Amino acid sequence: MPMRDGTGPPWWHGRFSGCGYRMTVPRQAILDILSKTSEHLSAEDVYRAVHKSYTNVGLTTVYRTLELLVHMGLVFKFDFGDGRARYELSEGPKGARHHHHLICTGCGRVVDYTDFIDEEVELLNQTEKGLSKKYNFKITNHLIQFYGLCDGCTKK
Amino acid sequence: MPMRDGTGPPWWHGRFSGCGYRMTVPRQAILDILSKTSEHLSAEDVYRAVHKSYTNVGLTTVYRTLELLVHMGLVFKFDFGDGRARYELSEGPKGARHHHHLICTGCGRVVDYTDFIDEEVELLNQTEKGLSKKYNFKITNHLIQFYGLCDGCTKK
DNA sequence: ATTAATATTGAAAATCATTATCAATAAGGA
DNA sequence: TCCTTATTGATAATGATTTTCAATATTAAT
Repeated sequence: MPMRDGTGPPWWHGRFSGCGYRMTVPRQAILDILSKTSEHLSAEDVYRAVHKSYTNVGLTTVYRTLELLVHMGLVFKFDFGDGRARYELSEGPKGARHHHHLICTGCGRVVDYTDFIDEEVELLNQTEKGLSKKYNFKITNHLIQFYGLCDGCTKK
Repeated sequence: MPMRDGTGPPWWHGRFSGCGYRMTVPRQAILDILSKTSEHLSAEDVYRAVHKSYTNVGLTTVYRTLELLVHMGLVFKFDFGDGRARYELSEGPKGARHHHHLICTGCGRVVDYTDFIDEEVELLNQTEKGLSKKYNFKITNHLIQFYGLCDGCTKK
C-alpha cells in the first residue's frame, strides 16, 4: 500500500473522496506502479505492470484511470512522438522529481534532466503571471521539451 | 506560386533539391496553404484546403508531405491533446511568427502568444548549451506550452 | 452490519487518426 | 526526349484509444 511518508494512509486517498471519486483497488494499484517507477510508461506498460499483481484489472480501466489522474492533476501525460501517450506521476515545480525531457528525434530516447530547473521555474513563474493576466487564463501547468539528436544518432 | 518576398522563386525550392527531394505540385500547394494561415491545421484541415484548388491531391500525400516537412525542419508538429496532430510553418526563434501556445484544458482553445519570447529565448539558449554539452545532444528544437483554463471555462 | 444509491469495472466492439502497399505517374538530369 | 527514380493516390491495414453496457464494488445512510 503506497504511503507518502510511511506514517499514514495513502496521501492521495483524500484527493479522491474529496472530489466524489472512490478509491478502488485498480486505482491504488495504478498509482502504486506510477509512484515506484522513474520510467515513462505507456498505458499498455502500466497495464502489464498492474496485471502482474492484479490479473483481473483490464486495459480499459487503466486508460480510464490514467485519464482521471491527469484530469485531477496527479499525473502528467506526455507525447514523445512514438504514437502512444506516456504517463508520469506529477510533482510540483519544487518536487524532488520535477524534471523536463530531452528527446532524440533519431532513436526516440528520452532523457530526464533537472538542470537549470530553478532558472526555468523562475522565468516560467513570471511568464505564467503575465499570461494569466493578459489572456485571462488560470494557468495550471506547463510543458517544456527539447528535441535533438543524441550522441549515437549524430554519428549515423 | 508562393514567394518569400515576391522577387524570386519559392525560397524553399532549394531546400528540397539540395536534399535529393523533388519539388512537386502537391508539396508546393501544402507549403502554400501553411504559409497563408495562422491557424493550427490538422492533416485533414490541410487536405481540405489543398483539395479546393487541387482536387486530385490525396490525404495520404498530405500526411507524407507534412511528415517530410517536419523532418526537414520547415514545419512544426504539435499535440494539443485533441487526438490529432497540428502543423505550423516553423520560424526560428527570431522569426516574426515565432510564438508559443497557451492551451485551455477545458475547451481546447489554443492561444498563440509572443510575450516574454525574448526572455524565454535567452534562457532556452543557455539551457540548450548546457544540455548539449552535458548529455551530448545536438539540440535542434524546443517546445513550450502552457496549460490552464480560459476565462469562459473558469466560470463553468 | 445491511441496504440503497451510484460510481466503477471489464470484455468486446467500435472509432478514427495515421501508415503500409503497390501499381501508375511525374520530375529532373543526361 | 529518354531514363532513372522519387512521388503519388486509392485502398487496405494498423493500432492506440473510446464507447457500450450489464455486472460488480464502494460509500453513506439506516
